[in-house]
Amino acid sequence: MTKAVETEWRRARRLSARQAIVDAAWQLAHQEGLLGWSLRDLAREAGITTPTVYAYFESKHAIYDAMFGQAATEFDDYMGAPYDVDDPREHFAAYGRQFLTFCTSDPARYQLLFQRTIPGFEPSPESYAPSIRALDRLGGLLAANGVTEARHRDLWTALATGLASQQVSNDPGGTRWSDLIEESVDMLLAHCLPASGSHNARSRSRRKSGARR
Amino acid sequence: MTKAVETEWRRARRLSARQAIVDAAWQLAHQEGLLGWSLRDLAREAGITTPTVYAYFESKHAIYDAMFGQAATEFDDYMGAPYDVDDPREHFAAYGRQFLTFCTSDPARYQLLFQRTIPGFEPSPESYAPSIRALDRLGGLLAANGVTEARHRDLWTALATGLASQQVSNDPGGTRWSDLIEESVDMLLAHCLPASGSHNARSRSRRKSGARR
DNA sequence: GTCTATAGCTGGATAGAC
DNA sequence: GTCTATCCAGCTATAGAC
Repeated sequence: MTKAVETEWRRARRLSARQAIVDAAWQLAHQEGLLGWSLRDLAREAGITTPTVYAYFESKHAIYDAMFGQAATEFDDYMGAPYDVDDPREHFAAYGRQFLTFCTSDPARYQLLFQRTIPGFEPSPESYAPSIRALDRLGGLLAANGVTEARHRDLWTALATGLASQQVSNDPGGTRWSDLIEESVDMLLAHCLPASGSHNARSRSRRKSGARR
Repeated sequence: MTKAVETEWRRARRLSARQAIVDAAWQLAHQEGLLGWSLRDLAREAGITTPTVYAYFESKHAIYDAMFGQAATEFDDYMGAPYDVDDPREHFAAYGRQFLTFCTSDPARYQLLFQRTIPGFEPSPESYAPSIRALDRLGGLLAANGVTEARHRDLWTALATGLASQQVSNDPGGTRWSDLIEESVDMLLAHCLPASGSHNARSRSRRKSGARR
């Protein structure tokens, strides 16, 4: 059995070496921008040499793909974490806040996941899979709020990504747009559920007490 | 006076030569992406050589800056064109449709103007100026609709750019998100003007008759 | 102003010793 | 698997003849 154990150990070593390279790539993406680093920079950052990078990844795009997969998994985990609320509307509002926090906390990751800006790069199906799971969960959340039409889901994704994009592009580090998420949730639900009286009073009062810039 | 005339003529020639280079750059940006071309490609496309490019632009960033300035001017002109409507709300809806049309009709231009994705490039103040004018006009348009709070303007920019961004990124060439602009205008105005009954009936009926995908 | 020619460098990627 | 050494194509940008 010694052989099998050693194989497993090597596999773990290999994965952690891959991970160290991906970590260094993120480090550079944060410092220099998603496109602002080369494989030489990456090797230096990781404390290895360029050929060693190629022992773990077959191309630079493969590194971007690993970064995408990690980011998509983080997104799925982050948005799927328990929210500790009962009311579907509160659940949805918390989801919106989480989304903005996720996007604005790492602009490079946002750019990789949601804008398609790297020339010639498309994520592999495996790397993309967690994003699909996350989108499915959004559908369930909207349904729990009585929002079932596909175009209303599209309206929500536009609004949420728009807030994130404006925040990241035009007020980096601030909260000018991300503070509008509560109000956006109110607005969207009021629009999608025209005749639901019970929630409005509460949501409207909360909106007015929300932080502003 | 011959000399002055010739000077003017040369100036015009020089400007048109610059313009020819910028046109070629747009051509490549449409074909290969905003970042997918080199100065060699550009020279070939323009029917000249690389050093000649440098007779008109001091760097590649200077070309991007000229492209940005042209795009911003186009944006200002396009959004400022007369709309031929009296009602402020119709005016606003037409503005929204124009915005989506402008953004989706040229994704490369959208990327240059509204996403900041070229490493190290910032538009010069002169190139950026028309964008500011266009944003000021938006303020007037919103005010004519009774929307005066700054955060409501921010909400609108997030919604409009979000629709455009989703459309360009996730359904290029389609209308899945841009078709939602009418509904977005309704939603926003209903939210910002809680107690205005007169317009709602009309806008709601128009929304329902709008095209869907 | 436009060219030929090329500098000077950096990019991704590889050969081959160890 | 990791290194040294290097390939070669590509890049932006420039020198200098015409």
